[in-house]
Amino acid sequence: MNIGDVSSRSGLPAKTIRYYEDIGLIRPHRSANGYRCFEEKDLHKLAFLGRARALGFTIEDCRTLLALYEDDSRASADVKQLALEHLSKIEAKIADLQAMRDTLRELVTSCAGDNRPDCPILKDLSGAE
Amino acid sequence: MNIGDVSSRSGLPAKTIRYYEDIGLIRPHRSANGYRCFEEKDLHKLAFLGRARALGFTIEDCRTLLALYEDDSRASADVKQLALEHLSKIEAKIADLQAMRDTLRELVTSCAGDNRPDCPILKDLSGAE
DNA sequence: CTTGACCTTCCTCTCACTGGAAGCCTCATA
DNA sequence: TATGAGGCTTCCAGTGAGAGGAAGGTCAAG
Repeated sequence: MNIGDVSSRSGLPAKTIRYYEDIGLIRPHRSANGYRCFEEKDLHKLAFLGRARALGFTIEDCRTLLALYEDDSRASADVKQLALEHLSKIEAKIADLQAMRDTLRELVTSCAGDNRPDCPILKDLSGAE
Repeated sequence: MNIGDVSSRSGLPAKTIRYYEDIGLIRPHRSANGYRCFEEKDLHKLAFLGRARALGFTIEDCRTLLALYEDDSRASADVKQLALEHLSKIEAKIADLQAMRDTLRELVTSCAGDNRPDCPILKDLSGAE
């Protein structure tokens, strides 16, 4: 398989696949003409990476997850711990964003949104009490 | 005021303040010795920027907000629109993160987290159906 | 005179790609 | 056989919003 094939089959852009090779996540062979030559195993890895990234795992997490995946003597506790840490980061981010959202909603609601210059949003940003 | 003073009074790191000057958000004067020399007005702007950034507005949004703030003939509708667009981006991000969180929670819950290698998290990432 | 706390500029690094340029390779068609 | 399109290669630069650090100037106190 050439890169275009794995790209469409994995859903990852070719650029991303080259990048993953660059940073050592995959190691496709090369054909005589210099083209990358992917096997099913590579495609499988790429799909794995795509799903892990879609769950928000960092590249370094993905590297660890792949290593665990390929280690038959892994302990599921290690995977779970990684996932739990990631989960708590996500939950923290959600909380941050929700706080922003709540403040913004209030501000937006209180702003008339007309032709006049008076604006509670700007007033709040400028430090009114 | 030197940069250390505005830094502690605005809560922004000196690095950030220099960066904001670099990209043209503020234009402090210079003393004879080459030090940046901030007035109350600059401090006010920095505090404004700090609050806008804390609400998640991008730097370019902040630039626009500052311009609106300083424009006495602004229409509050322009501010409101900017805030609404930002709000919907935040809401979209929250939704994305919540979807990740829900999936991760399920996976984490179903994983024994013991010494054995069997792991539903890896199984899911590897594309099991 | 020295010490330590500030301040300056400049350069590099982050993260996970994305875009683009310049140049091969391959295949189908005229 | 020439040509053109499309796919592949490498390499370089840019993204956002700063953070980290080196090398060196400045200032007040002891």
